[in-house]
Amino acid sequence: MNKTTPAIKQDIKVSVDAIVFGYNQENGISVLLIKRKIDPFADQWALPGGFVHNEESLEEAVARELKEEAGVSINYLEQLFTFGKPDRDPRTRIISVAYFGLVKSADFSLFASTDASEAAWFNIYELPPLAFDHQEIVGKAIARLRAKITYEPIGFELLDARFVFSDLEQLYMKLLGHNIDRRNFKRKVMSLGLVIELDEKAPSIGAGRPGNLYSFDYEKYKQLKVNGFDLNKLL
Amino acid sequence: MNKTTPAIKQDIKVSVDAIVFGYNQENGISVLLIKRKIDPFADQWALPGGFVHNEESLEEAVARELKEEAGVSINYLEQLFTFGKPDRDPRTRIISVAYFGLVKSADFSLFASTDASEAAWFNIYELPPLAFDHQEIVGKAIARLRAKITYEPIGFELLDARFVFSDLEQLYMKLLGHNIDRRNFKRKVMSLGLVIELDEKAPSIGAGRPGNLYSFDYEKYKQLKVNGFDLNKLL
DNA sequence: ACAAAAGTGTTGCGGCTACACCCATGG
DNA sequence: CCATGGGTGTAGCCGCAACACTTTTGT
Repeated sequence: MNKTTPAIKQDIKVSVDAIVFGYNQENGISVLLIKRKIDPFADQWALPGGFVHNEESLEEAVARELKEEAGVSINYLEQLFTFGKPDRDPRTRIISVAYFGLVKSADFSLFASTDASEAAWFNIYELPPLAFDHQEIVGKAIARLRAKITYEPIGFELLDARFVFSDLEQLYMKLLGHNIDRRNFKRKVMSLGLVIELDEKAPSIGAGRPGNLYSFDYEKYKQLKVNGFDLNKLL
Repeated sequence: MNKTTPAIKQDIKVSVDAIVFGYNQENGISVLLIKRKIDPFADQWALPGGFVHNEESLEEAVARELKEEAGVSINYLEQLFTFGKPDRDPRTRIISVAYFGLVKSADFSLFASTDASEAAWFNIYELPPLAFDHQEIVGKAIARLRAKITYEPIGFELLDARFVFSDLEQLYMKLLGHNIDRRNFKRKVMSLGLVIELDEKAPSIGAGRPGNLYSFDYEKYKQLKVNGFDLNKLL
């Protein structure tokens, strides 16, 4: 915002990019990418995104692009960072507002099985070369995810509405890259009061005792958020 | 970033805004504001900022505007958030990338005493009405400052190169809004190893024993940052 | 000598880590 | 009946919060 109008005409375009994470047991933590069809970087993988329309908000733009390009609908979205180096796009100056999104495991699994050929999920530890500065953007998003999961219950956004405790455990371990004690982890999570135990058992697959099903308590989460709460490090 | 060029022409401008905090004993924690000269919101207080030039990075734009509008040079700067609601500016669509900056106490005090009439510092607890959505932006910046001070040593960026321990203490108390134990606070801060005690005493003002001077160890900070370090909550 | 501010040390409680045992299911 | 994974309990250590005394200066 300025007090004077700029002397020279501004020639900058605004786009949004989405870094969407999904998770399931087989594929681990994954990012949604699309294959570019035109130059520059034709046939390379890139983040879904596109130019912001004149009348829509940034969040609307992200949601629209995700639907158009990948048919995905998101259940958690927050702004990540704005990338604005003058030469980040070889064509012209483009400033991109990057958003960080999460999809439920059910949606992710559904989509992962189809081969829409244009869009695909990649495990965060096995990413292909990316167009533009998208490598850097994804790196920042992963760092955010890793940090955020230790102080906000976003892990639940990646699971199904009803989940087995070991799923949550594994998600944390895969993301943080080290083992965590099963029992201490459960005690900590339960002590937050955000997870409720259901009166239902998971179907048993193979050996071992079937676990209970749990679900995330959104109501309680909202309450706690208002009063301001500190999650202890979940390690 | 999109695979297709947008059908309709994009008509959005990009600006940067700066939320710069300063601190000294008398005035407390303050924000730098400028008085607008033209409509809309003529004669109202607003954040320093302005349109991004075609060839400069976002950070360069912030630095330039701060120099032009207030003659201030910053010693810490990070991106805060991007505000992009379609109607946040009554004239036309403007997306603003907000930056969060800190100035040293010495620079702040120097500037606070002059009355440049255009730019002025306001205590964060006594802000005037602000133009546009700048109230919201400042709110977000204060929240960030308050949160960040508990896990990163940005408090030092607001003090002089050499400072008395009670200054740091008071800064924290003023920002967090509650008392903290002098002795525990000092022990925690010193245990981080980021503060070194100098062989110099502060001049004594009025009653009481004069304190030692301390300084922030940037070298050690960089080292720790590389290895990844967790600051305990400083309460 | 007294007030005011800075420096330093100690103790006790709570929370976290590390660990072991029991339970339910499939093969 | 054995392997595999889920559920629960406990002891000991460490860290942090709460707190008191001494030191140095001005008046």
